[in-house]
Amino acid sequence: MRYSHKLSDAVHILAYIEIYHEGDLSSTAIAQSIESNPGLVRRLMAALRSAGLLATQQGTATPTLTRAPAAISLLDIYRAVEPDATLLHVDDKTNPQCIVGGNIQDTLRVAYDQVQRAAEDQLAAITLASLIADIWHRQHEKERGDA
Amino acid sequence: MRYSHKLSDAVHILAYIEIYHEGDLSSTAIAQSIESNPGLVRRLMAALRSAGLLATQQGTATPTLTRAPAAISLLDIYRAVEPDATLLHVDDKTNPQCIVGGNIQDTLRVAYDQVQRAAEDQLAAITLASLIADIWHRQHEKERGDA
DNA sequence: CTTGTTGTTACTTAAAAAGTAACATGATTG
DNA sequence: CAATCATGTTACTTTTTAAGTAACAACAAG
Repeated sequence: MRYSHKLSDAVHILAYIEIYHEGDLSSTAIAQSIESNPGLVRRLMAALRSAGLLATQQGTATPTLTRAPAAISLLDIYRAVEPDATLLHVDDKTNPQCIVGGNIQDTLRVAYDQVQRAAEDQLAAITLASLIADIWHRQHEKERGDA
Repeated sequence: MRYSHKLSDAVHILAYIEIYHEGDLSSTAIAQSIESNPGLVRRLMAALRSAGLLATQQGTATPTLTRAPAAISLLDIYRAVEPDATLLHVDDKTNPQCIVGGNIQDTLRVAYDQVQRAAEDQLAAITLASLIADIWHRQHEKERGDA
């Protein structure tokens, strides 16, 4: 609610579809896992579909990934669901008559682009496959701990 | 939520104080350069002061940097003005009964931390001095172009 | 045909940032 | 000292974006 959880929820959806691919993949079932509502799930799935990451069929709860999880990066998902994919934002209303106000926008844009690139490089290095593997790893550790 | 310009405005303030250190450094003058209002400027200056980056004296418009611009990084400023300095946010309301919902929070936290570190390394590599130099550079190019 | 699901859109609510205003406190100057 | 101006601080309003909610058409399957 406060900050955007769209990336987190989108990863959740994709991981859910992979892990429960034999089970109920309805937006209602996924929404229960996210503790959210089916409308939000369907909206995120629409964004993932537009980005070419997900295939769906209207009327049936049969979503499938279009690529192997190892070929889907966090950056792919991030760009799919965040319309404004920039992490830092320049104040685009500064006084052009002032030495600072007249130049700082371009100055900061270059600086922020460098930060953005560093973050995106890291996002690109993390695959959905590695996230799913980590989820399984944590799950197995829990089950071992319970025994 | 609106996008935050606090980092951009805070850099603006510090650059302004350096570049116009002989001129009018009142919050009103700075606010005109940002095309904002004195209250916002004073609030950001309070955050910069709390972070030890800025020294001010109540009643007088005489703010000064506590360190050389080369010793102040974008990361320093970012942490000073952004109370929640995290760029990506985990959805902390997921169903613990589900394999995905019960583990994805920790999984994503690790992944997001890696992205955060990459971004912060880049923020730390950019100094206020280099930003000010770039502002001057652009200003001089403009003046050359006008002649 | 009936039921259930997706796809889509409109609307409402919530949260964070920016804008605004007011005022106490401190400094400066005539 | 009094007037003026600046900062420091706080409360409140407005704006913006995401999440929550609801409704319904289109499609699939029994």
